[in-house]
Amino acid sequence: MSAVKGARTKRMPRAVREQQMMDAAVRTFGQLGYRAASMDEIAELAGVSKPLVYLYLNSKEELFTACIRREAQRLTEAVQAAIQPGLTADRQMWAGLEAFFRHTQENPDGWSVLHRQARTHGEPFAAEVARMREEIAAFVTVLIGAAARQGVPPAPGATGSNRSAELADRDVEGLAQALVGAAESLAGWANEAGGISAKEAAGLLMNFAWTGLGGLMHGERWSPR
Amino acid sequence: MSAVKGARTKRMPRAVREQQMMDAAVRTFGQLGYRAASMDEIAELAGVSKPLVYLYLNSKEELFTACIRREAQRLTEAVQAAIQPGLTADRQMWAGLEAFFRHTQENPDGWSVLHRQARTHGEPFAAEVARMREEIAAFVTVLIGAAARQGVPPAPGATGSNRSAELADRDVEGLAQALVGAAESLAGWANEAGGISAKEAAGLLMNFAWTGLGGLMHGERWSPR
Amino acid sequence: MSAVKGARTKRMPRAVREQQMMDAAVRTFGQLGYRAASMDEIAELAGVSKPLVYLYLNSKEELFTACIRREAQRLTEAVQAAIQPGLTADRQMWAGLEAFFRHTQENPDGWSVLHRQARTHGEPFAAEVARMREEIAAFVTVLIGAAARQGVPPAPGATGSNRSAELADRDVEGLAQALVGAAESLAGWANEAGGISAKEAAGLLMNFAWTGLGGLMHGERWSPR
Amino acid sequence: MSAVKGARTKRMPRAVREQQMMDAAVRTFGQLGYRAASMDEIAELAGVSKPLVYLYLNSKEELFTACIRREAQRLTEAVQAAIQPGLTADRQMWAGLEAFFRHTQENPDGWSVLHRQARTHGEPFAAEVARMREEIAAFVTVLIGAAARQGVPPAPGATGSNRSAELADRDVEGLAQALVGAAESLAGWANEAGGISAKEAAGLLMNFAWTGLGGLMHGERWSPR
DNA sequence: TATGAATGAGTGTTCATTCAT
DNA sequence: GATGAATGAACACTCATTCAT
Repeated sequence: MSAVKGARTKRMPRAVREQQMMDAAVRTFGQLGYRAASMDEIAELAGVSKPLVYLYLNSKEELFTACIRREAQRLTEAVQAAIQPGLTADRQMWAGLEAFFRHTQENPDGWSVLHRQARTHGEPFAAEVARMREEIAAFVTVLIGAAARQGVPPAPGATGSNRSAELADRDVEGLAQALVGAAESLAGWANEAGGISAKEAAGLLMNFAWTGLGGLMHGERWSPR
Repeated sequence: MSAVKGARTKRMPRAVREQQMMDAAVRTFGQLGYRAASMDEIAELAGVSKPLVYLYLNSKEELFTACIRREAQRLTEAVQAAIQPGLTADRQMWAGLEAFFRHTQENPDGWSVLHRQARTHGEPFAAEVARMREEIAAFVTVLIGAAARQGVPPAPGATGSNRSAELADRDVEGLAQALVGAAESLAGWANEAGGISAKEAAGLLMNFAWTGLGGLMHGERWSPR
Repeated sequence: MSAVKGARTKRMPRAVREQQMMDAAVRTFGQLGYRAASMDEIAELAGVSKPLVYLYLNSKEELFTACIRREAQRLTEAVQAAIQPGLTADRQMWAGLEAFFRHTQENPDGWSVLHRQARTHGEPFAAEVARMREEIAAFVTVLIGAAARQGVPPAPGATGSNRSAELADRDVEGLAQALVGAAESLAGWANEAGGISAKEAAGLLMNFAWTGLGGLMHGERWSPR
Repeated sequence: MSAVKGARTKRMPRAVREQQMMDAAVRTFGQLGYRAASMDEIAELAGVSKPLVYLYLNSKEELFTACIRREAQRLTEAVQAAIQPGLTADRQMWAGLEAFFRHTQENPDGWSVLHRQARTHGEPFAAEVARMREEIAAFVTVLIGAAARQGVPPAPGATGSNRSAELADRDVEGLAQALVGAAESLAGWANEAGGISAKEAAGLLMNFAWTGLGGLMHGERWSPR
């Protein structure tokens, strides 16, 4: 971020250089994709010679994996840091979404690495992201459950019973999947074309999904009769 | 699909050969990605010599673009064919979703090309997919509007007015984006890990989104406070 | 041999080009060694672009193996062609040795590939040469046996019995090994420093070894004491 | 030999460090070959940092040369130490061979460096080994001469005259070459495949060569006719 | 209509070697 | 006496693309 193009600064401790390299790598991978990104380019952007990149990070694959891991951790940390345990479920979810949209907006290349590149280039990488996704999905699942117990939007004249209706595990998984997908899609759109703020995106998604989730918890179902 | 490996059949009319090549290309691009797929591989899978591929399709980029266009058209056609004009808005949306999930399930490589590969490899290709996405989003927007007029899930004690509330264009776009994202994510999950049918996926998504959409139309809003 | 440096002749049938490449490879490997030889160099010497070398011969390793095989076959063929079945054992051996020395003299690079390079660079290659060596050693063993039956240099007052004495298999192997080693060493010396003809080398080796072999067959032994 | 892997012991006198490095180098060169051995590997095996290797031994080439020299000296010393001046020529030769086979068996990496690697990698190195070879060959030549004067295996009914026949210098050189080659070949075989002891190998070679040599000294000749 | 023959330009990776401390 | 940090130059290998037939 500081040096747009390799201003070959000399003699840095290893840890620092490694971060510089990964910054350059995330940027390059994020914008060009795994295959199109060349180690030459990354090295130059990092202001280092190529052998040094290999000395520290061993191979393109390992470098990519390291990027994925770092960005995944940063993202989950950002989301989790935003959630304050004392709040109601809906407030928690909103806070999490807002942090998610904010973080992806501020780190578009990291987000591209996670969302687009990693999932596009074979098992080993996809698995790395899948872990993060599951972590988040699990968390969302918990929120949904909590919401149900706290009494979610009652939807007064609802056809279902008032007690939290049973939702098959599979369905919950699917819902989390849908929610995360919606958020991801929205993130991409908000950052590129939409030009809306993280807060707006979070509100939009809450409006879109929260009521439906609540309804489901109370046993409402849509069915093509 | 017919010939697993290039059974060099001779002298075919151009149109047929072209389709064979694109079949091979979609399969290869879908499974390996744009950069990892090699023209050699595609030509061999198509049962043709490489120069012929170039003769008909000019370059790797054009070939990829052609694949995207073909698959995008097939997908939108499948979705639109499923929608019968006479039905209510919710039935129409359900039918569209069902067709979407079915088609992506039956054409995983084509779906991979559209969803993963095309969007991962630079503007020219992403634009091609964006067109399709907009087409669908526009269509969804119309449905939402129609739903509002037909009186969507009234949510009886709703806080909003009964008249269809104004939704900013930007918001509608965002909603469509979220819906499509949710559907895409669900499609990936359904095909790979989830193992659920197209009908189930469509139902799940309707449950998830339809109430919320309806609520929005009637002016309900979730807001953090 | 014709073109000292890549006179890029155009459009040759594959078989011809392959031989050209292998000629260049044998020369380069023979003079520089496996590791020091670069594919660029080989390609240039062959008057071809590097990708073509890979297209036809797949990898440096396979190219090297192909060279070894070709040169091994040529050498054994040369030796075997020289041996006329009707002759006595000693004449046969002499003829074989003479052919061996002649061939190695005329193909120093091929000989270097077989004798030096192949055995120096790891199992897969050494095994290839070992096959040839065993073929020749087996052949030599047969000759020794035949010699014994035909009555080899009687060594008139020999201390051993007149019947062909038993030689343990292990010993015969060892003898063949020694003979082949002597021949190889002599070949190197004759070609480089010695400047003696193939005929002379063959005579020298017969003088050196034949009597001893004969003695052994009749049970003579040297023992320290 | 003491430390299998660089147990970075600190602050050693230069001479000791140098020997450690050369031990590591001989091992690495012997097993991997000159080109395949990397300075990194050698430094690590020696338990030293790479710059130190350069400080003491200047370059890969010089390091290799130093290894060759050291191993060559050790080998010739071992051989010469085994020979007791008072003995008959044949006993001397046997003792020398035995020492040769024993030493190579006990120092396979050093032997590999001398026999395989040095001769395979260009003039500068080969010359170093050639010197050792010549030293030994010269010594063998002397032995052969001595044997002639002492009256070697008379081969009682020999066709040649009883006086030591004239052998052209060139021939003697060639014979020594053959003998050394046979010994070398036998050494490789004995160590790897044959699994025979140094004593056995020496005996085998004496049986193989000594009679022939003796015959030659008395003017016996094999000639093709 | 269709292909065997051929290549320029680039990729990831490694290695011997040197500073600065 | 000893090392962590760094690189220029090369190497094996691949790919999209074209030419001549």
